[in-house]
Amino acid sequence: MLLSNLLGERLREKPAEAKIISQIFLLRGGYIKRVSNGSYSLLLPSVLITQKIQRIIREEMNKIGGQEVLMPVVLPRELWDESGRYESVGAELLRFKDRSGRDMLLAMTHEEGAVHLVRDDVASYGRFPFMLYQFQTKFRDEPRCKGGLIRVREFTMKDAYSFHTSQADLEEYYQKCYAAYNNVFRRIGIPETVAVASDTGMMGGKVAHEFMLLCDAGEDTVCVCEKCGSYENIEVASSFPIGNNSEETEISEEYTPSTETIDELAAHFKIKKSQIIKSAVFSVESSDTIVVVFIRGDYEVNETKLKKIVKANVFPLESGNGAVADLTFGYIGPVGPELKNAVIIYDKSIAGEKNMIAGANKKDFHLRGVSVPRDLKPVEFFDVARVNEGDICGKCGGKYTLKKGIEVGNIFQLGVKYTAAMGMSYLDENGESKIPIMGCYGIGVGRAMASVVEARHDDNGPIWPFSIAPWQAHINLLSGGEDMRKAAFDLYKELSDAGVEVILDDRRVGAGVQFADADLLGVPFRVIFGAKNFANGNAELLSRDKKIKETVSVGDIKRIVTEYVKTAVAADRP
RNA sequence: CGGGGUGUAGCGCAGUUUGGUAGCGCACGUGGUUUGGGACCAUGGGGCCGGGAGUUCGAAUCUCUUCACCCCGACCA
Repeated sequence: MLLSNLLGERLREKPAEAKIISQIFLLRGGYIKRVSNGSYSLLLPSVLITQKIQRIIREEMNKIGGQEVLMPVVLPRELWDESGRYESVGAELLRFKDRSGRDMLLAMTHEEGAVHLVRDDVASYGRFPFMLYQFQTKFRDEPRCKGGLIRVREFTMKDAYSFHTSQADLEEYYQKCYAAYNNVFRRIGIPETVAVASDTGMMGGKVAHEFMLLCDAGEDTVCVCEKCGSYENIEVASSFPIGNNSEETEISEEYTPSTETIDELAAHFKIKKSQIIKSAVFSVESSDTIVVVFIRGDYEVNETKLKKIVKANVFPLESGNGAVADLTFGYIGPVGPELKNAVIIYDKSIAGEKNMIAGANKKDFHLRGVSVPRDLKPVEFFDVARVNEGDICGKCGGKYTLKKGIEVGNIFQLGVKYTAAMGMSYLDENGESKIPIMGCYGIGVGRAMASVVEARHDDNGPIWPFSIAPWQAHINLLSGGEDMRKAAFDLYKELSDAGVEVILDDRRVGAGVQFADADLLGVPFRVIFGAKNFANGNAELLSRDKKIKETVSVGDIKRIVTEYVKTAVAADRP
């Protein structure tokens, strides 16, 4: 490739819309161009990088017995009616009509498609297990896209679906896929990616892991326990709150005007937030019921956990937000007049607490000295609290730290949710009809590329790992005589003929421009033809990470670069 | 969907308060001087100032409306 022909301008300044490292460098380096909110065109460097990422994923999927297929992006409503997801999935599923008025959708995932593809053919247990996968465009009408390729509406995803005759077989395969994913992330240059126990969300099923690259640009929060080495998405993590160990005291009512927030209340009584029992009120989707959660003042409600307990979608309610009778917002408490029409949930953070402050269910009044064991009727405690930094790990007693992470992949044990709903079955050894058990496994290709930038860059641009770099060698041809220009073009041709992927900066521009652009393109090996070195028969060899910097004879360059490349290629092949 | 902010050349921005014919830097064309970390001189091209409606002799500027984007929340495999 000649740089003078490469489409996509490299920018000196960061575009105003760019906020995070990968977005800034991908835009500045001419990798991507925004078309509309959450959709980007990819230019050649991105295409080359994602092709290499796909090649690595393909190799790892094939190694665990996957077979590649390709399903349509546009699916008919009927297929998603079979699973029930046409109704259950929200506005992120883009629905539309074709010319004859038939309901269609843009598939955001392909469980239905996968079951449809195989359900008529695989009628015998002897055909199991198997896995199919594809690289395909996904469209999700996200309410809020951000971060360049980190969160987009249209993207390429590797999605895989496995089918099994037993839970044990699924679990064994799940482990294989888990290992394959670790291989993928190691090979594309983000070996620090960790598997995080996660919620299953709209996918259904029980066991799931997200593969997270821990970095500040991430949108997910991960609870990390250094002691037992566990990683959990904060959506599912549980901790043991540290109790206040207060002495039991008399209960008394106190006039507390203008203390509707926890901060105001803590200031009024000159106490810590953990000595307060606060309430959080939620409405329940398609129901008149409201849910009141009593939780310690230093905790927030984890809505994912709450949804599982009430088995429905919940939305936070605030005063003035809908007329809720019998509730004195800001002064709701667990003791005293009973709350009507409400489901009460007690979080385990208040279990055993004594001498607590709580609302008196009366405007401008709070109770002092509330003792949970003494003053509350025997109640069941649930776990609906969001873990706080420094909490005690629910498994080993270590301390949690909270980190941000980018979800680059995920794996789910789906069970029979789709196969049962869509009527897939096979005959087992005894001739009995059985329902196959499924797993599914996804990797966002563009997000993976952006994640590598987050993890591998310096102030000047991405430092692509050799395995996915758009080119293997970058030749800088600085200003000089025509003989030097010829030597650079000769090297370009010789390296290309030797199978090295090489880009030559043939533009007659200043050295600074060439170097800045080379850094933005992030190619691992660079050969610099400059007049002074060339006068002595030399050129400079420089690696993008600056670890290699040597002056070599022009006659030796081809051999040296080819050796470096050969070594790097060998290192990439496991 | 709520709260806040911004829309002026491919990119980054000034001009808006106080209405008077569209500016700067980078990028781009041409000529010349430079040449190892985003050079310099000269000269040139490129804008219905997000869209629509209004006020006015006159609107980038004032009013109304609409759209897009950014941030914070809500939502999210």
